[in-house]
Amino acid sequence: MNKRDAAETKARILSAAERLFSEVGFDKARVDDIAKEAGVNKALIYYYFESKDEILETLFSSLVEDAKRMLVESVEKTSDVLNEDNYKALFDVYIRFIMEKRKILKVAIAESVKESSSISVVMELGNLIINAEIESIRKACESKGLNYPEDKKEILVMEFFTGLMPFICFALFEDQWESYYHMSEKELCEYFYKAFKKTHLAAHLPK
Amino acid sequence: MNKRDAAETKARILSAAERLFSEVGFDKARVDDIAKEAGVNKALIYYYFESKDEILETLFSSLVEDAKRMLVESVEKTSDVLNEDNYKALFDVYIRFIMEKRKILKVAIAESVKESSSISVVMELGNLIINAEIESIRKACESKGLNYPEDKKEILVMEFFTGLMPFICFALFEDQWESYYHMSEKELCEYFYKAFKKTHLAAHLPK
Amino acid sequence: MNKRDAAETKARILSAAERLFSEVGFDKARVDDIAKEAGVNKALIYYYFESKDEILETLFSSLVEDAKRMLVESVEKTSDVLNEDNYKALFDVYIRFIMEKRKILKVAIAESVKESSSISVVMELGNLIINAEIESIRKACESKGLNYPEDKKEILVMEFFTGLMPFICFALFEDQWESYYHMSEKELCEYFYKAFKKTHLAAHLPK
Amino acid sequence: MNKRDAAETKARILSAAERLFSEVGFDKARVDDIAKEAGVNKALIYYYFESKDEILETLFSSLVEDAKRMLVESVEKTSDVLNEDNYKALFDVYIRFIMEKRKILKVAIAESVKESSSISVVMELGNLIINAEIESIRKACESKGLNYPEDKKEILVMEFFTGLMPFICFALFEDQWESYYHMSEKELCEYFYKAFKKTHLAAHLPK
DNA sequence: GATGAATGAGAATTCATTCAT
DNA sequence: AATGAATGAATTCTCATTCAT
Repeated sequence: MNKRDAAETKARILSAAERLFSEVGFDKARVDDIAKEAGVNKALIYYYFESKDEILETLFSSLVEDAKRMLVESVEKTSDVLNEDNYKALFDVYIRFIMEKRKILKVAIAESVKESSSISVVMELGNLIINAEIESIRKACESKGLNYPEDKKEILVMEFFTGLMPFICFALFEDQWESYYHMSEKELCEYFYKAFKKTHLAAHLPK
Repeated sequence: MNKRDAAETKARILSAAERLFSEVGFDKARVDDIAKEAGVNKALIYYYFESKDEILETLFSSLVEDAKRMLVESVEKTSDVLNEDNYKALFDVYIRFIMEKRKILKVAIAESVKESSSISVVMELGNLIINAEIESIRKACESKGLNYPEDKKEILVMEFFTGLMPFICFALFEDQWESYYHMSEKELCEYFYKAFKKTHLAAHLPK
Repeated sequence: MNKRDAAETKARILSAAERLFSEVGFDKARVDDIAKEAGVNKALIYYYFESKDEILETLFSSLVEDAKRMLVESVEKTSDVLNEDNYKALFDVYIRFIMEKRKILKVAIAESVKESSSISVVMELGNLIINAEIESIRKACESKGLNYPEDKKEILVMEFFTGLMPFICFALFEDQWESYYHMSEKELCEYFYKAFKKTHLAAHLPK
Repeated sequence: MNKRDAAETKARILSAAERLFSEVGFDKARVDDIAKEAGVNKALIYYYFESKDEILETLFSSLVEDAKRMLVESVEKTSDVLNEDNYKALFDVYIRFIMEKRKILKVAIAESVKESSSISVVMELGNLIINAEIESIRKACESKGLNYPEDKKEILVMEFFTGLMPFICFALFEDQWESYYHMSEKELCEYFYKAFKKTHLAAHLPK
């Protein structure tokens, strides 16, 4: 087999692992089942990865890398985030990213919440995103001649807990909401945008 | 030993379990370690509980019961939530509750996020809290002669994702924030209130 | 079950392990088989021992402890080792000890020979025995007015390689000798005593 | 690649295997590591050898062949072994051989000691060597008009346990002695010769 | 000859749970 | 109520060996 196949096999393993981890949790997911789902021999998993932990680390690394890429791209595209149309476009980019990554995000949250995990992925990822966000807003303010808010910590807290977290929680619970409140993804997403605009976005926009 | 001791033993087991579950996660927590932490014989745990799962269920039930009690009490005490001073008092009650329950909340989130968990505690708890909240606001609106918003679903979504979730995430990540951004709990909490007021609360208050 | 049974169970495990280790070697011996041989559940082995390694360490410790006990007793009993009758008695004690311990000695040799084993049991045991032996001889010399040999290192080397090692090798290969050269244990043992007397003992006895 | 390289590759594999077997024992040595140490692909090992066992058998065969060659040569060179100078020369030949082969000898001992090994290499090798030795002595006796000892078994036992075994044990434990008793190889070797002369050799020499 | 990928059959260790007292 | 001992079913990881190229 050539490198092409090897990479594909590795990807299949990662994808199966991601699915299982998000379904039953990292600890309950069995390597045996990952192998079955990926259609490979169990030992082959250990040929590509040191341990079950390393699979998770690889998935987390990809998540962070993809987030970085997404942020760079979205910063390039967006000019003035404080304009509502632009913000909606950005919102869509974020929602798409977060929904695409929902599986691994669930695992990331579940693992990050454990007190034993030193530097959690969620903190790393969060830091990345809120700083990019803050930067965008700062630029938008400057270009408009508005003076950008003062206290760095205040804005960090606001971005993280009332900006990022609702997003992430949307990805986390969207499917349960669908069945619990009988709403479609589209409907939910629209309501979520409304809510987000009224709360977080409103706090940013000049009154 | 008498019933007093029995109840206390059971409580010790629950408390040890809660601690361990939140530290390493439900699946990684070993019954052996719970016994050690609680200072009881492992078999005794099975005298009081059917299984490890039942311990978790008991903890989750307590959480829900305590939330109900807290909600009833806070509803009784608070008259007009749309007044900022009153809201601050309510905010404090919520923060206190959520911080007191942070350990089991971490476990609840981690478990609820798994796609295999049918009706997650978080949805149950969330439903409870946002409905109480909505009720409070409705009453406040009525007493002020303001007409209460229209769409039930819209308000549910807003309360859940931009009201409750930031709170819960605060409980989840407060400790990691402390060490990551070098802030004290008090400082963080103050910033969080500011952010919450500017976003979620602002959306409720009449302009 | 009471402590009596627990100790007996542990002993059964150790005995089964000793048998298997000596038969197929430590590495090839399976914990499954130890359990089967001992008539206990495999998990019970891990209730009493941390790991397969710990079983071996326990066996080695017992070997060393038993050797110490044997040496103390034999020193007490024997007065003048340089008298042939006394020496024969001592020889018998040694032979009996070494034959009784042949199983674990085989394992000890096999493990000690590995370059990865830091301080091998064989060196530890050897040091113990040759020092006891040297002490006996020194005392016998003194009581006879003979002056005891000079160079400590010289005597250490002689005791270890031409005294102890033939003994240990006797325990190691006695059974293979029986079938290879068609000799009974008794016959072999007699020849061995003759050989030992002519070589090692002769070197000690005054000409 | 040509035959020269093939032979060299095979030799590299054998040498790496010998090193690893002696370091961690045959069972713990992994084919993967042999490949790494030899700088070849793992599958290539199976091109040259049927199995891991066959590698060991090849090493053991070489040991026996080399022993035979060494014995033939030393018999040719040595005339009268009962003369001390000649004996010292022979001793040096043996010591050199045994030290050169120490790695594989360690493996041989470890494997031979297992009760499951039918005809152990050590017995085979031992038989070879002690018979050559006995033959030398017999010739020396005859040439001197001394009558050679009667009982074949007696002399076999003596040669094996008090002649060969100390030698082999010297190869086995020399390095551990160096570090345990802080002696150099040269020093140890000299003491060993003294001890050997006083015990085994003395038994052969006419009084 | 040589290699990266793949596999089957283990093997040690774990762990929730139960039993006997 | 309480405990030490015991168990069955996993579960992660290993490793000699083979395959396809």
